[in-house]
Amino acid sequence: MPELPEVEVTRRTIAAGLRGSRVFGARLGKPLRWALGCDPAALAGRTVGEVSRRAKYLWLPLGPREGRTADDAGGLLMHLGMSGSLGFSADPGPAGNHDHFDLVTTAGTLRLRDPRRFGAVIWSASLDEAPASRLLTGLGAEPFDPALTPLSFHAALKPRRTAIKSVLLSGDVIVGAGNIYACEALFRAGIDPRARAATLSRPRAERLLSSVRSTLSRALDVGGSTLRDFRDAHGMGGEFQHEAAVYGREDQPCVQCGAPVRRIVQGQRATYFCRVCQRR
DNA sequence: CGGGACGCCTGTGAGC
DNA sequence: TGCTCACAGGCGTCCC
Repeated sequence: MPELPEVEVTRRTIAAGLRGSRVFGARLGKPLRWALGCDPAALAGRTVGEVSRRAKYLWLPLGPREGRTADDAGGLLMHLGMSGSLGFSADPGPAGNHDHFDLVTTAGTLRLRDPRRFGAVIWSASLDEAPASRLLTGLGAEPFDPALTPLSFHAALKPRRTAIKSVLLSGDVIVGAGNIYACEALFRAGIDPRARAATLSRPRAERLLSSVRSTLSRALDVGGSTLRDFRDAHGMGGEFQHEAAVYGREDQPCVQCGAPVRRIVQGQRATYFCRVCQRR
């Protein structure tokens, strides 16, 4: 569900409000993917710092409690899973059936709504320590990291024998593209999702990197994709789903050549592509 | 070690 | 109308 654009849109819509606010307390709903890992009462009295994002994880730094030293600080690592969204408002109203975490602060309540409960909220002393570090190590490059160059991207694909679509989804070369954006980026690059990653020429790898970036960046501009659940923290949906060239368009004409869009399954996930416009 | 399948959980839409 | 089934934006874990 929420892929990088949706998570980043969420981050942007909560960061300013939360920055410098003080936590009153937290409320837990049904269990999420993992336990919080601390007593929710231990969150009270902390000051929220600058919300950041790594891949599809959000990090809410929380300062030490009153009268404690710096080593009392920590933060919440949050993931939206497949169906999660965060809301932030002064008066969120009573928690609904799918509202599984509230962080009540002086600036308003941050509420995680997640019907499928694949999402997570985890306390960690820092990003560099477990449990956060365990989840973040091994992640690929941030798509907009300037250190990720066409050359390094091409080099990272070289040892991968598997299909390029699976490599994009795995997130260990480049993070952020989930099923929608991986399909869309491959379409924009004119690359067959079944092509072995290792077989991509340097120019094609360069084209793909550029397509991943332009696809994610366009999605960010229009607020992400809302297929069903996604909302930003102000309750606004995204618009990118209306611009999808292939995703969810099985049997409909390709926007470029008119051939029917194909749907196949790769690694248990649906892949949409145009057989004519996308080549191995 | 890379790669693929599984399972977590709930809601929705299609088909009967 | 009501049931059953397939499927859904992610990802850690397990097994080969």
